[in-house]
Amino acid sequence: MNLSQIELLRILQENDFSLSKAADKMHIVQSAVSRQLQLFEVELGSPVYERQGKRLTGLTTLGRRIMEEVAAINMAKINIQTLAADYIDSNQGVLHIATTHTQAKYFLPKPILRFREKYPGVRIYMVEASPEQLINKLHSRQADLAICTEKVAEESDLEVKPCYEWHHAVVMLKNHPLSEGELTLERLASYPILTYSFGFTGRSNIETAFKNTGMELDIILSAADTDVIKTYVRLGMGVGIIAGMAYDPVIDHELVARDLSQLIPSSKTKIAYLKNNYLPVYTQHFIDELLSAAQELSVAR
Amino acid sequence: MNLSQIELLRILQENDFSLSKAADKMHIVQSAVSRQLQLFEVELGSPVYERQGKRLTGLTTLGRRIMEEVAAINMAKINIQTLAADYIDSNQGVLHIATTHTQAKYFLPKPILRFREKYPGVRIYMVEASPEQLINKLHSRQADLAICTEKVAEESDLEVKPCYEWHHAVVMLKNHPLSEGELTLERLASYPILTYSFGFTGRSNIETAFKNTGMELDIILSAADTDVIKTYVRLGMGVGIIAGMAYDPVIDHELVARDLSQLIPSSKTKIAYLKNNYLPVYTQHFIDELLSAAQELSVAR
DNA sequence: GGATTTTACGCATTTCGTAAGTATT
DNA sequence: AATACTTACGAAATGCGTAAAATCC
Repeated sequence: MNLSQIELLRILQENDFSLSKAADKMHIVQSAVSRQLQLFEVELGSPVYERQGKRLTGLTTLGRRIMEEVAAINMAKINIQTLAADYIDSNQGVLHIATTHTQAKYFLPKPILRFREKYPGVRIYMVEASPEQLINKLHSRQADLAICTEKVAEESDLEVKPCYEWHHAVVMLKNHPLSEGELTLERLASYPILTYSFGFTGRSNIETAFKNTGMELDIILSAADTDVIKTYVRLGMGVGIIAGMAYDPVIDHELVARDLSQLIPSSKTKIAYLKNNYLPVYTQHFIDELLSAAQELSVAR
Repeated sequence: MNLSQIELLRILQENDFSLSKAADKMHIVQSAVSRQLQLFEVELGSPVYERQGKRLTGLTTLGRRIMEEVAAINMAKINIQTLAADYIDSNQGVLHIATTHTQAKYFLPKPILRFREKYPGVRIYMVEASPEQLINKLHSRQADLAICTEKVAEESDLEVKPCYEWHHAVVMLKNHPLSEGELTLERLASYPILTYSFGFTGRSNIETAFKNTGMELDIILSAADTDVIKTYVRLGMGVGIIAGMAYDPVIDHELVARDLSQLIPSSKTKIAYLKNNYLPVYTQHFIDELLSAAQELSVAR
């Protein structure tokens, strides 16, 4: 058994069990990969992959269990490398942040600017995706940190830190009838609604708020992106339910916002990363920046 | 980086950082070991070991942190091998049990006999040691399971299962004055005591019982071994405080025992093994045998 | 028949062993 | 002086690449 065989198992996993694709990824010829897999299985004394004739079709029961250990080895291997790089120069490196549009635009700017001041040598990659994809990106190590509100439940292999709590707001044109008078779920439900797509930015909390009342929301437009929602609200299509921090009285001067904290349960944005994954000091510092920015938000309110 | 380099780090750890000893253990020449370590450190870009001249004297800060990852890799590697062996034939293998004399003699016989009936192909190694040493044996993988009462606190890398609860008893010669009348800590403390050594078989609970009273026990003999205690009690040296299950009315017909459950807090015997360590099915079965034997004990009482 | 995996064999690279050199106690 | 580690170089082992055969779809 050696580390390249372990690496091979990992790469096969990510490439439909294709030996030829794995060979490409590993920059060696396919026959070499075939040979190494045989050697590994012979050494273990039992097949790791199901086969139909010569082709690999999936993992055996044993194989599935072995993949957990492969993941552990891979994690530890990367940790050793990261640890050493961090020890040599903790000011340089790469930080992959996976997050949703709302966080990227309305929460991250301040902590990211502060972070860059302290760590100008760290290259930041920010990738936007759906909450579901964010988790995948953590697992496939395409991202170091995920910052989002939905989905990051108590997955056993994720470390989840609560970051900040926020409320939804309703936004509408200035002369809209909903801008005056008492705000109730009933009145809200009587207008066409524009809000986030399923699985995005606290949408689940909007659902729960209305599920209990028996009323149905007339959601005429769902988007992952707050700006899209605001754009169509400006066009008079209806009222928008967006994250409170996404309303800016200056930029959004055509619109008015009203807080929905009494009507819709609060949402919690979290920071998630892989358990057992060593984070370089700059990444730990970035998390601190996020938490202190979150602190400021809650004080300001 | 490769697995034999990782193995080397682990072996160095266990051999006072001596390259020559490590070479012996790995069945290669010392110069090869020297070069592999250099290659590894060059690849990382930073030294893993502190040196005085040419000699290794210890780990660097980086090295200490790396050893955690080395342990993880080693664990996963062994798990893969165990997993495969278990998958091929789950009836064969080796089981290393580390425990104290009292458990080995008075608790384990029944579960071990039952286990052997079901798994005659499993070779059992039983090693007796002090509770402190048991933990070491788990860490150094000289033992798969540790069964004992003291010490196995909440160490972060140990999985600890409560097994059974028991009480101490006082044993003495048949005509001894303490065999009649009310049993109190005061009366007990007025006689010379024979009991377990520090750190053995619930000794800590005996301490706590008397610590609160302010009285001092006159312990004239401490032994790790119940049989030693009973032997000297038979010779009339004093009264023995032993584990309740270690008194057998037939074998110990010269002695009488009186329960101390009202005077000394109960003790809990636990089963411990390394976290993240894959246990073959027969080992899992052995744990089940232990737990059901424990169950029977508590029902009998 | 095109794509994929296996097998065979020569070549390149890696790793080891021997032996000599250097440092440490 | 003895022990422990490093360096140099040739030898063995390991792993890769090419090419051809076998198998799958």
